[in-house]
Amino acid sequence: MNIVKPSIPKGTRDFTPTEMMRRNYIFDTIRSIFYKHAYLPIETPSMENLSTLMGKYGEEGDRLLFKILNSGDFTQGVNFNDPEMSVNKLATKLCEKGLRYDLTVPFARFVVQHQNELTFPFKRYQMQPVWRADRPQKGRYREFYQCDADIIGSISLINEAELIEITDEIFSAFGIAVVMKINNRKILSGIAEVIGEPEQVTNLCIAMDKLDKIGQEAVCAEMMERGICESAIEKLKPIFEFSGKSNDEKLGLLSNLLADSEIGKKGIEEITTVLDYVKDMDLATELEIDITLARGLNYYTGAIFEVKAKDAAMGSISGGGRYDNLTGIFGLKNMSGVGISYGAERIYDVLNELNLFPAAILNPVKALFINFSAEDERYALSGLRAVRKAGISAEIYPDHVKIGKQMSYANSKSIPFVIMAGENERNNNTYTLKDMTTGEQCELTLDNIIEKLQ
RNA sequence: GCGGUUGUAGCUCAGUUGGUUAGAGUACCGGAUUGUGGUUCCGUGGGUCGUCGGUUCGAAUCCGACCUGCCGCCCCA
Repeated sequence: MNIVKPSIPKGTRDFTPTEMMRRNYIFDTIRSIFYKHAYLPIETPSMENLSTLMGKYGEEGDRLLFKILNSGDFTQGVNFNDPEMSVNKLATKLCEKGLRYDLTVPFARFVVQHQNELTFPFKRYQMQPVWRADRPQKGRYREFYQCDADIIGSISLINEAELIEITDEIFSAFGIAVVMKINNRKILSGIAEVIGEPEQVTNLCIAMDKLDKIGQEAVCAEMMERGICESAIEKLKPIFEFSGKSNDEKLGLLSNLLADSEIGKKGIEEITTVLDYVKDMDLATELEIDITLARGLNYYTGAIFEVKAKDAAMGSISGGGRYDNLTGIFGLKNMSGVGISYGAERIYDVLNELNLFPAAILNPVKALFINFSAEDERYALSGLRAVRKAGISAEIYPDHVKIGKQMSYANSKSIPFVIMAGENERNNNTYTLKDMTTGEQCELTLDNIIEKLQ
């Protein structure tokens, strides 16, 4: 028989019990905060029709979609010799389904499809895996979980403020110091307008986004390459000097720059209002206006968010924004929404790097009953039932093996207590409780043991 | 999708200009200790040297392709 070398696809991972306990801690923490803010859960299928997903994430996004080969004779009616047949065209003929790329687009599809069953404004959270055919790197996987909260059917900026508050609560709960960057697409549109290149918003954003990384000169060079004229770039000068300035100073400079742009002024007004709501919240999170923040997802129309950990080298651990027309593609107009997505794996990596996982989540099992022999086993089992009935997580070693081996099992699983009962204890109607940390042990009644373990 | 880099025991890594039977630490298993783990001592087992092909009398070592991890670009949580 051929032995198959065990392996998993590129960019995917297995999770051990220790890792899952930690992941569940992340999910539980986020879920409880979502609940508190009245977001209710939904789930959608792993796969969507490709027509739902294509064209929503820009050119780059389409390339990163995992496509699923049709079942049955998927070659039927496909002319492979057609010289007009491009890879993309072929893909749409062979695949009608794809794995979801994020949770926002499936959510928009869900909202339109179930519009008559939902009460608006509709608040939902969703914690499910997404898939991207990206090249894996550190903090970058092909399968990863997103934890999304969205509110749709309301244009109020209270919602933006609420998402900022939720973000603050989540990262405070984790003990991660973060900076939350905020921007507004309308400001970016305004900038494009006043420099006389209203059609160039996308190229402007792509170039601006790199200011941090490659510097002003390289950004200007890239803008010219992308067809933005020199006099237009000259007008951008003031915003290259934003770094280090306060949010109020930045808004002041923007007001001057965008004085002649209606949409630009609207963007400033929105961001000002959001910051005003947030003032009363007493946040630990640093909020920073960053007009280089564009984000590739081309459905954003208003606020844009991004969160980075201050003390860890990691890409953004959270991102989101407002989308006015996402449901329009599926036939439902005037349904503005705003949402934010927390990346579970990146939060995991940051917590791990900074050693911020609580020690208590390592192992919920409090005690191991030692299995001496067939006769003692029944006595141990009755003790085990009582302990479990009291709500304490415990187990018995299932086989009659040497005590040393059973002890070492408890040790390697970090089980804090071992409970032993042989002939002596059985006769006295007691159990011997051993504290694995101190090594101390004493003979006690079951009630006393339960009391100690609680 | 483009460029660079990496791979030897479950894990962390040695391995000389290409030369006999590929080593160590750790973990595992067994014993010292048949009612006591974590510390100590002794011993056993464990390898298609990432995969396939090429060069050579001879390849873990040199060459090629592919796979995987990582880094940069692109993009993003």
